[in-house]
Amino acid sequence: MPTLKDLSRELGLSVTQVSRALNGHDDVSEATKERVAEAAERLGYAANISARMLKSGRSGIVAMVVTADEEQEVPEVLLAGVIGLSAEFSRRGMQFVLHVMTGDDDAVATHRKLCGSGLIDGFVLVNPVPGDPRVALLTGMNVPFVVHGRDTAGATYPYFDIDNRGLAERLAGRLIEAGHRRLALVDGPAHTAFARERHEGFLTALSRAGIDPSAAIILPGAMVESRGRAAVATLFDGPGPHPTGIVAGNTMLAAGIYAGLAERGLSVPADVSVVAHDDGLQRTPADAFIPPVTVSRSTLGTAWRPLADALVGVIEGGNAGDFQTLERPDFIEGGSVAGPAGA
Amino acid sequence: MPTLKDLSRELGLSVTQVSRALNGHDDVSEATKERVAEAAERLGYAANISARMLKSGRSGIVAMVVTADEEQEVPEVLLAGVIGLSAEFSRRGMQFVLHVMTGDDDAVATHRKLCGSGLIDGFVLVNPVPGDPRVALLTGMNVPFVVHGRDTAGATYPYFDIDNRGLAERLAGRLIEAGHRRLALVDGPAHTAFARERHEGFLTALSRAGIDPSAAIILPGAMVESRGRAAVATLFDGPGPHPTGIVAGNTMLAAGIYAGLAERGLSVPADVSVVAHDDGLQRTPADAFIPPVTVSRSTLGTAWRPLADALVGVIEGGNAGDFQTLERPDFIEGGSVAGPAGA
DNA sequence: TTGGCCTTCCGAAACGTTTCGGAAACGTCG
DNA sequence: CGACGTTTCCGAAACGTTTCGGAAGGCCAA
Repeated sequence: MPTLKDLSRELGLSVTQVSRALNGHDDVSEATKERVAEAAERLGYAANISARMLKSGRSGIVAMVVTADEEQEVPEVLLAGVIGLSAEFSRRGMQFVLHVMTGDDDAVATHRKLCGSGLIDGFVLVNPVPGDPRVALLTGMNVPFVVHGRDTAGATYPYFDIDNRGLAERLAGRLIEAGHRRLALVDGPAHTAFARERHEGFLTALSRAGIDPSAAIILPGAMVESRGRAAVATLFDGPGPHPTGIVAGNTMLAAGIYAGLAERGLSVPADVSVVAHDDGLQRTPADAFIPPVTVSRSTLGTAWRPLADALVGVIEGGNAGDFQTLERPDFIEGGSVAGPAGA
Repeated sequence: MPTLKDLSRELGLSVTQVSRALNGHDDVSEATKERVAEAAERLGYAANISARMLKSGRSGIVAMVVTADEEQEVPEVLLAGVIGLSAEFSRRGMQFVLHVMTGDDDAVATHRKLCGSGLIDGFVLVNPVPGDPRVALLTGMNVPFVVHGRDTAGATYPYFDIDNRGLAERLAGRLIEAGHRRLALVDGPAHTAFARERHEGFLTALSRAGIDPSAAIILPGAMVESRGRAAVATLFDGPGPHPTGIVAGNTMLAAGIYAGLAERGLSVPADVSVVAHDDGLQRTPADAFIPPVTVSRSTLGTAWRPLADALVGVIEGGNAGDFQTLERPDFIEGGSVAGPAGA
């Protein structure tokens, strides 16, 4: 509760000099700096954040905005992010704030309002969509931000992303090199940037192998187990020809696909081969599958530190281009791929 | 980015009057209030929080502190709380901050540090333990706080809790009135206040029925499905006599117990009766059980509003005693209780 | 007219910090 | 001896808000 004024009275110095001593300016003698530091410690002085912020414009608070509905279906993912980011920022003496939007207001308005309060030094953006309006807003307002993912491959802002295009190409390629020609991609919502990237990588693998892309089936949607099961119904309950290889967007989808295939008496990999991307987080690890599913893996948990580094860097005036990380997933062979049944 | 000064220039009013209009003071005409509100909306005005705080001592920010490890095992519960509280506070124009503690520092030090910066108006405490040190700290520093739960039945601070003692007594009583004499309680961690309360209520029901409490088995621990299954192993795999009725602390535990019983060829309720408390949140609703499990239910989601009301009330100088809510759960009969097998 | 009471408004001070511009004190050099 | 540089310090202004005390103007009663 003591203020700079209390300290200056105690020390017989001016408020100015005490402030400069505490902030390590160079026109304060070493002796004075030590005296001030000692007194501050003794009296339990802590700078009043709001006063500092009012003058200097920095609060030491960064925020992430999510919608209540959207996030609740896969709570682990959001929570892992909140925990990871919170820990990273508090390690740097900063505060990480999660702001949950209430029903009726939109993301742009919410960000604008939070910026206006002057409280937030920067933002973490998640789930970017192509041409994301939040990116435009924050860029326009010149407010620092960092994105988990990218809204487009040519992003000029700081981000941490994985090579979605490459991993989809590689997963599809793995099936193709095993001899499969009829493939399906079961992945995330069509409007998200990462699903689009994967979609394109998937198609690239097909066209490189000379496979007609129109023969491939793309099923975008929520990335939960029940939809994996539903996808199997879509793929196999109609008239043939049915796909012989499936690329799943994460291991939850893969689990649903395994279950759906089992219900129909189809076995992996004898009847259908399955590969997936593994974000290393879900309750369903790739090697718990029977047989273990072949995956590309990049652990979600590695993202938080570079994201925090990037945001801090930009807040301190760094160059956006210096904080772009693109991670290439590991490829881990399981036992879920074999040649197509008819071969 | 516009300030009060900008607004006042735009409107031809004084800064004073604009401030008072926005804050709803009563010496501003209705017409002026409307004009000011319209202009604020139009220019995208948002009060600078640090300036407000510097003057008024209030930041409009409340915080909740959790540990990274402890909370990750049941992410839905924490996330539901964060989302619920966040929505409630932002509806009141306040910010809700989740602070995740990093490995090595303890809860008391963390709260103290957050208080010292002057940034936090008040705290939400969760998972209280008997004689909770956070309560002592915040009471001593005279910092407003509100507790989800209570650390003891005679709590004098603001809280929202459910009648844990009563619901345990009622659940056990339901089994006893069906004729059961050998009961088990499978509930939360022994150090938590709520589990202690339930434990005592459970014993009360027993002793009222003249049952020797030492014949009852209490299994405290994590409230997840796998432990429900493990509890069944503990209860039934040894030599008899085995319990004929089980009280489960939540529906996740009950699900594990159902599964464990099924594995052993024991059926509910023919061989073993099961009752549970239902917090209305889990992925496993009581009526999805076969047979539906008899529960006491109080939905977790109803807590956030009274908690937010209470914290705001206390911050604004209200009386702690006016913000104590004790909710009595509903009792919902299912099909999981019958007479004991031998009767 | 005077005095008083509303209603509605405003100027100025204050919150605690940072920072700009300058000013003492002191030594050095022409 | 005076001019000048360094080092170390300080006063005062500013950030944007809230609030205290007061002041216009209108109205009514005496």
